[in-house]
Amino acid sequence: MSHFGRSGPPDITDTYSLLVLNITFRTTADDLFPLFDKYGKVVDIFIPKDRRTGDSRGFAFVRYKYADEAQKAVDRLDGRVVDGREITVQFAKYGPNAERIQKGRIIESFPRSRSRSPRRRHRDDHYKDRDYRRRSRSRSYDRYERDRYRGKDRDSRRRSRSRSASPVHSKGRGRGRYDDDRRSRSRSMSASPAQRSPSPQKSPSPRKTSPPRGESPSRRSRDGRSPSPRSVSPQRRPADSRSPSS
DNA sequence: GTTGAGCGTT
Repeated sequence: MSHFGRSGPPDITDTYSLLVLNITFRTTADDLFPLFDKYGKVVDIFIPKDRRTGDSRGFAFVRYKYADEAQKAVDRLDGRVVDGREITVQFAKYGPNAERIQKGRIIESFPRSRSRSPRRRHRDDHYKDRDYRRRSRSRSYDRYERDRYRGKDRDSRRRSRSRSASPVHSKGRGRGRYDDDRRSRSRSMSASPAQRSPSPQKSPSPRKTSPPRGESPSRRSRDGRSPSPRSVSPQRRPADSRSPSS
């Protein structure tokens, strides 16, 4: 059992934070503790987890008491295979409070001292937004399934090196692509201009035109706040305005 | 159930 993260940050001022990436989603602090502790004195280990599911995010933070030990751990554990996955160990770049860190050591403990941005604080959903953003990125495990059916455990080894395969598909061209795109559009414009709106009767509904008005059929007056229709437009009278006085 | 670039909690 690990008591890391149970009592929050112990003391990061005198500890060096190491960032461990590429770890499996099942790897826990207990699994990393013996590994990192062997190379130095680990003060604390923290693994960010999801607020809703509670699963590991795939990376962990290991705090060392000395920089030399941390450096050694990075050099020795960086690239090590843990739980069948190659982990990436490196010094943390940012602190828990978005502080600047150098070599894992926090150098700036108050970068916001300059002048707090009067910008809106958004609300307390800033952390939620972040989580949602991360969660949205990964959701395609089709490759895993395909590999599973294709090369049960034969090509599986090859997938280990798929860390930096080719994240960029073909966006580097840019110019050529743009030129092509532009030409394509130009031709489309003068070649087949009639295809702009070939389907005006998209909705063959005999009904009257459905204006995208914000009309919500569901009555929001559920709690009894203002069930009276008068609150809809107490001072404005569309009916009256609509009908000409003359 | 899965996933895979990244930077953290009481």
